[in-house]
Amino acid sequence: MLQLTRDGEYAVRAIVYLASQPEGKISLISEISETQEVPKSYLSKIMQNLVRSGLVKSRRGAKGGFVLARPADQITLRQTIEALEGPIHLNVCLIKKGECHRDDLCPVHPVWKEAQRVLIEVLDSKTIANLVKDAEEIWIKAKKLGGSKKLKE
Amino acid sequence: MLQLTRDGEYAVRAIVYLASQPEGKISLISEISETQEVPKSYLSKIMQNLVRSGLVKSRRGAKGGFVLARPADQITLRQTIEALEGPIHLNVCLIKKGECHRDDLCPVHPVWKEAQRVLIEVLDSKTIANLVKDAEEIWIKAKKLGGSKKLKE
DNA sequence: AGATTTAGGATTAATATTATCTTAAATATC
DNA sequence: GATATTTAAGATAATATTAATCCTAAATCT
Repeated sequence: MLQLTRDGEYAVRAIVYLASQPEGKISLISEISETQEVPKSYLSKIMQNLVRSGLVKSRRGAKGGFVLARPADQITLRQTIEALEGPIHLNVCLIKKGECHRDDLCPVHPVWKEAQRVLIEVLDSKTIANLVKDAEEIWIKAKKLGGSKKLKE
Repeated sequence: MLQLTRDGEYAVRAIVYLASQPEGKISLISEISETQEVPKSYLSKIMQNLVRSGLVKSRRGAKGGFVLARPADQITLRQTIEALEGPIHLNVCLIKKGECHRDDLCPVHPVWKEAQRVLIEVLDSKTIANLVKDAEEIWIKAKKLGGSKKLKE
């Protein structure tokens, strides 16, 4: 459907949350689930995938939980999404050479290739650190607006 | 899955085929189906959608069939895809204002907006006339290459 | 009237999405 | 070592989407 799945969306929420925590702090499923509005048992699966993909480290048992496996400025939005959804292929013909035998003579193939390129470019250009910083700026802005709103009443 | 459905793919094949036919020529389902490698009964549904969307005109009965509803340079790749798949929304939060209540404070929302913008830009920039012209050039190129190949043997 | 061709609706099989639940394994603490 | 805590892994399930197929109706030409 040319649309991100909940898997991808939830993964991004979770990883942005982890990145916004104090250095070294371990986060619990329950904590991420509640703040990010993701069903707990579902999130459990998402986190497993993020761990397997090497973006997140986990520790079992008491005092266990999740932390980023590397600095947030070394994780991109694309990596996070692909950790859950697998490589992005906007059309079947882009999965691999020969997947669509019409490739050679198909005038649409190069267009999909270009569309995918620019899409991925955007997702590659945003690190999780960028997003955390953006979120902070949005908060500051919202606080100011909230203040002026109250003055109006 | 962030991937074009067969509906969209088949619609593009069908409409590029119609555009590549001589002015005024009426094409049959069976004809499009065979040349474009789309199941006949499935294609029938695709064509219905293209007609309803106003991109294609149909005539029933003997000597009936399909023709483009307007010149191929006034139909874009995006229009063709959206005729089948509906409006492109790369993420649920882009469907409409308020669809995701986290919008205001979500740092990822603007990134998806941008990603969608550049993707749509590519799909908007290609008309079906462009694609037909590209196809012709690919054919010419292929013929030349075929010739040099034969010389090599 | 008969042949042809699209329109529309019902149906279906396979796959993907979006979860939930249960048991196992690891770890810290007492 | 026992116990509490927490993630890992796998099974299961409801719903939606995808990717078709089939049948009957309606329109149109000869």
